[in-house]
Amino acid sequence: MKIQDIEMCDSEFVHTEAVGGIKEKMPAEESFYDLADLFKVFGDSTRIKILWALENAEMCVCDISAALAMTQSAISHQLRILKQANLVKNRRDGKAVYYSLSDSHVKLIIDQGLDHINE
Amino acid sequence: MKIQDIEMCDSEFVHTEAVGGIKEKMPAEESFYDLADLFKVFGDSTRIKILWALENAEMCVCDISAALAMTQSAISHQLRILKQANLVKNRRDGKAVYYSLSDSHVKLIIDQGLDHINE
DNA sequence: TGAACATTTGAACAACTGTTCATATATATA
DNA sequence: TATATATATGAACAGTTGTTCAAATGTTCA
Repeated sequence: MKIQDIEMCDSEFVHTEAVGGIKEKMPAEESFYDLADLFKVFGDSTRIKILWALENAEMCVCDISAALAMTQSAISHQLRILKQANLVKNRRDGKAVYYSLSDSHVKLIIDQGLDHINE
Repeated sequence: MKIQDIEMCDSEFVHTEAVGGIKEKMPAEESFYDLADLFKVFGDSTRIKILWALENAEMCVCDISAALAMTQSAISHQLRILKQANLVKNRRDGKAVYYSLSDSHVKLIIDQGLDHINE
């Protein structure tokens, strides 16, 4: 859709000035997509559960699926998404692959979310 | 699916103990859903753009749609979702309805997300 | 090497989500 | 009241997402 097609409201000068200022300062389209994509990863209860479990201890796929009572395939698919988003890292030890949180942002973001909910 | 149906891995004692401990400490299922639902709201670029715009100034629906070059209907639908999640509040002034961020958590969560991306 | 175990992967399907279009509601003003 | 403007809402449609099932990959150990 073209910008010209957007219907404009007849707002006072103050509004149109504010709108213009925002348009200039607006970050690249890509930044918004990247940020939304990050939060999308947090937006699934299975993934939240996995992240919560990994806050306590490093675990292998099999342990996580036992702890959350879900199939190992479902967990593996979700771990892949978490890994792609750089929220978890992993290491292989023999047959098992151990996952852990990749940095402290993960816990901070979740805690901020909890703060907002418990208000 | 029943917990009994989950295939168990023959991990060492350490693992099963960790799994058991986590199961006991695990918050109510509902908490995970609530948290995921909150992040789901942040997981859309249109809504992120709206929140970003409102960080600068209170704006009416018409201004936001002009600033983001999107139809007023699409913006209104998204504002409804943001309102339900308590991320924005609004006030009516004549014909216009002005929206603003409802509390400081919004900015904090977004900033943590940006921190994670710019790493 | 072959058997057993842990994890990953791909295809398929149902469920969910965001935008559009048409229409309804609400407010101000002539 | 009638008209114009601002916002909200419902239905519909395409696109996306999470789980399941089946099969492949990788690792250990006899």
